[in-house]
Amino acid sequence: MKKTISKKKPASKKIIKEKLPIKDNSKNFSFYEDVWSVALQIPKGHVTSYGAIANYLGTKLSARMVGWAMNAASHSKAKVPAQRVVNRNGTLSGKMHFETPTRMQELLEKEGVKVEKDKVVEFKKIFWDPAKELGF
DNA sequence: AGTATGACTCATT
DNA sequence: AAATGAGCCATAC
Repeated sequence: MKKTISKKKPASKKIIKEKLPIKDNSKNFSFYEDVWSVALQIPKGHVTSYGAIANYLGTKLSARMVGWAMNAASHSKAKVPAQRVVNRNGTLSGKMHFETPTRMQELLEKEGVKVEKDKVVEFKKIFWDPAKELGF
């Protein structure tokens, strides 16, 4: 994947990449792309949280940016499985940003993830921590 | 260049 | 246990 960001892409003024284990990627990848890269690696049927991704990127205190990146991803051509990214509670906090509020849940259930009342069932069980799984 | 906002999270009340 | 404040940092205006 190569800069699908099109015209306006954030100039990486921040050097969070230094902390990234995946420097080869970070070299030319922006913060968003870093987030997407992680999101794309989430195994099917598993989910992770904004904070986990943020933590992996070294900015765990700013999980907001991850969500922001997801928002940008939706607008981008990159197909990021944003449905696999939920908040720390396992709640589909971002469902309202999908095409339809129910789309996120449907996508998850289609992948074998049970969702109930906007929350991932057994969230802890299928939780996928990038910092852990990717060998931080 | 300063202010406001957000698909978050944590600590305190 | 629910509500509130604060921290975080990139974007938009």
